[in-house]
Amino acid sequence: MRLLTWNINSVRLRLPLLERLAHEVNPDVICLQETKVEDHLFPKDAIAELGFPHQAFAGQKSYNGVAVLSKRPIVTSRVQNWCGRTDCRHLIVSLDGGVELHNIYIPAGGDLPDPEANDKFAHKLSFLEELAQWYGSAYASSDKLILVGDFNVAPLENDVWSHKQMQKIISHTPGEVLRLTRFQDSLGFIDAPRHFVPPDLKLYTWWSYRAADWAASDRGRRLDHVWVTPPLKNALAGSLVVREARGWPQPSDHVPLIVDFYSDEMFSR
DNA sequence: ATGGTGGCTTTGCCA
Repeated sequence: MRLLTWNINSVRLRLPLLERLAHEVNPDVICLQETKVEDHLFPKDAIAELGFPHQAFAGQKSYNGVAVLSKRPIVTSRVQNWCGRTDCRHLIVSLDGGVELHNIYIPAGGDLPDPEANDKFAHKLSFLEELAQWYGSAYASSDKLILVGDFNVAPLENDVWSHKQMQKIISHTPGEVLRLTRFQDSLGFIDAPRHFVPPDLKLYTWWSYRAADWAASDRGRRLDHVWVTPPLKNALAGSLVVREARGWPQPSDHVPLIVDFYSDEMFSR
């Protein structure tokens, strides 16, 4: 079972890239963030024609928005809200075999890493705290959960191009990393890509649009994640960052992140 | 130290 997560930064603008991705890497389930489209305008027919007839989506005009596109049936779906807002950042679907898939778009947090002066950063920190609290109380480590999405935090030293220079840059500040780690520890989630790529190697899923030459400077960050609970550890088969997608025409600033699962391990009850 | 780009629809907001 090939699972793919991608902050697509407008699903309507990048439908041709979604088609290319579907053909070139053949995922079974695609989780998108920043779809930036209200539900009545979601391109569901075009996406069904790409081979993903089973869909769940929750979007709003211009900002945010999450979607799950699947070749296999989606049993149930629901939206979760955080921080007293209804901003389309968290979609939960259940698949076969009691597996729940959570697609999350954590707030980016603005530029100034001071929650007193920057409401967007305060929102991000609260969001992370609410997630940690909720997962720890609403679920157990023995549940089969997969969490994916744009978490907007690069937790490890080699998840950024310069650990030293990124200390005061939102996405890699100690406060965010601490809260993300608490969230990860809430159910003992396993960081699936790092299960395959050791922590001394650089691993990125995002490169800024503002670089003159993103590939040459290679100042990336690992903002996109796939986590699984312990019962799914033995189902992990591999992981891949589709780096070349950053060089496609009219790219997203994020690239797709793939995790492959052994289906028999994943869906057995 | 600064400003750089992109998407959506504002002439600014968000990333």
